[in-house]
Formats: sequence, structure tokens, C-alpha cells
Amino acid sequence: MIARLYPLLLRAYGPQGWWPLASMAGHRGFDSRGYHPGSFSFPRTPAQRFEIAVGAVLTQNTSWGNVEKALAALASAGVRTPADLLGCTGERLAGLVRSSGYHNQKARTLRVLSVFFQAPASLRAASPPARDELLSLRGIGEETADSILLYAFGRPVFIVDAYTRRLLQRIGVIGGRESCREIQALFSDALPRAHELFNEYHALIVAHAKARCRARPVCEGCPVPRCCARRLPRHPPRHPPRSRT
DNA sequence: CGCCAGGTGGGAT
DNA sequence: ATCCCACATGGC
Repeated sequence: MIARLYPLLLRAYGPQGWWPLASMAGHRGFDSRGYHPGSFSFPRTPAQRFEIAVGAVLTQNTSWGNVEKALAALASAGVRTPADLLGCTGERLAGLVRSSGYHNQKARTLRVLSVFFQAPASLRAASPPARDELLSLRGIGEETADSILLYAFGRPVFIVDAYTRRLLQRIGVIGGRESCREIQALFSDALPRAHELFNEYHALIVAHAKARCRARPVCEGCPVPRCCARRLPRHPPRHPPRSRT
């Protein structure tokens, strides 16, 4: 199922291209928001790796639109490098990323991340950190660590996020109790371990989750065969609108 | 107004 | 090991 799903989604939504790099918006191969559909081999400079990691923290349980505002605030304040971030007071940093939500927590996590990316600088720039190393950082959990490994360092680890769980549960591949590592094993066992594939596949899952497989699903015209239809409640619960007098 | 968004850490069980 | 909850803003 996991192997069959990918071409289905690719045909339905087309190449996505991740991670968006706002700093590359408009450059050759990148669109106006920094996506680079169909290509995963662009050069990742140390600055780009760091930008990806910052975005991965800011998007924790947060829509990308809110993250873009925070990234724009950082950029227009001239705060880009780990040293720049560490030069801010926690309060100022929290203010800059306020739009991404949880800004106090995230400001602290960004400082921890900056220390990590700063030293030892030359090593950190090019060689992938160990997963456990990232997980030891306060504020970096499994999804954020794996996002950094995949999108910043090109490691073939599959991202397991809320969208992935929701989709797999609806099509009956998982029950819902499985750990992140168990779900990753499903992908790793079913697919060639190529970071380009893992990248695009996860991007497609996000596209599908946003377009159709939402919390309140839009099943009409869904590109995924009806195997999940009988698992969905006919009318997902919703409160009737209340008058606002 | 209520729901949702590319989670995480810490405390209780 | 697992469950539960606080953490926060913005879009629709």
C-alpha cells in the first residue's frame, strides 16, 4: 500500500519540492515562496541548513503561513546566523517569532539550536548530526530532528507527522498507537532509501492532507482509492454555529 | 465563534 | 512505556 500510494499522490498533486527556502525565493529553480519543485539536489550551504532547521522549529504544530511571517520578521531584523540569534535577548527573539505561536518556547529552542549549529562550526556545516544528538536538545523532538536530518542534511529518514498518521490511519495501514520509529520502518521497508523520494513523498502527504485528507475530510474526488471510506464517520462532529449577540 | 495548524516536555499513571 | 496537558498565534 505504501509503495502504491506514492505514484497516486504524485499524479494527483504533481512534484512539490521541499523544504521551502525563503532566502532563495525567485532564484533559478525556486518559486516565489522558495519552493524548488522537482529538484532536491540544490546546494545546501551552512546558512541554508540553518534556515531549514529554524523553519522546522517554528512550524511545530503551526501552519506554514504563520511561520513565513516569523521568518520575514527575522530577516528584516537582520537576524540570520546562529550568532545573530544568540545576540538577541530572549525577549526580543520571542517578539520576532511571535506570529509562529508558542513564541517563548520557540525562542528558547532557537537559542539552543543556534549553539548547536555554531560549534564546532566547520564540522556542523557539512556532516549530518546524529539523531540522538538532535533529540537531546530541549525543544527538538522526533519530527523536528528528522526534518532537519532529511531536509537540511539529505539523510533518508521518513518524516512522521500528524498528517502522516492521519492518512495512514484512515487508509487502515496503522491503528494509531504505533510509535514514530515503527511507522518509519513501514516506509523504509517498502521504499528505496533515497532522500529525494522521502522528501517528495512526505511533501505529497502534506499536500494531500491539506487539500483533502483534512481533520474534516473532503472525500469527493479523492485520488486515493476508497479503502478508507468505511472508516470515516459519515458526519464528523461539529458544533452548530452559535449566535453572536 | 470554534476548529485547525508540518509538536514538545514534563508530570502523573 | 504511555497518557495528559500547557504552551500561543493567525486563518478561515
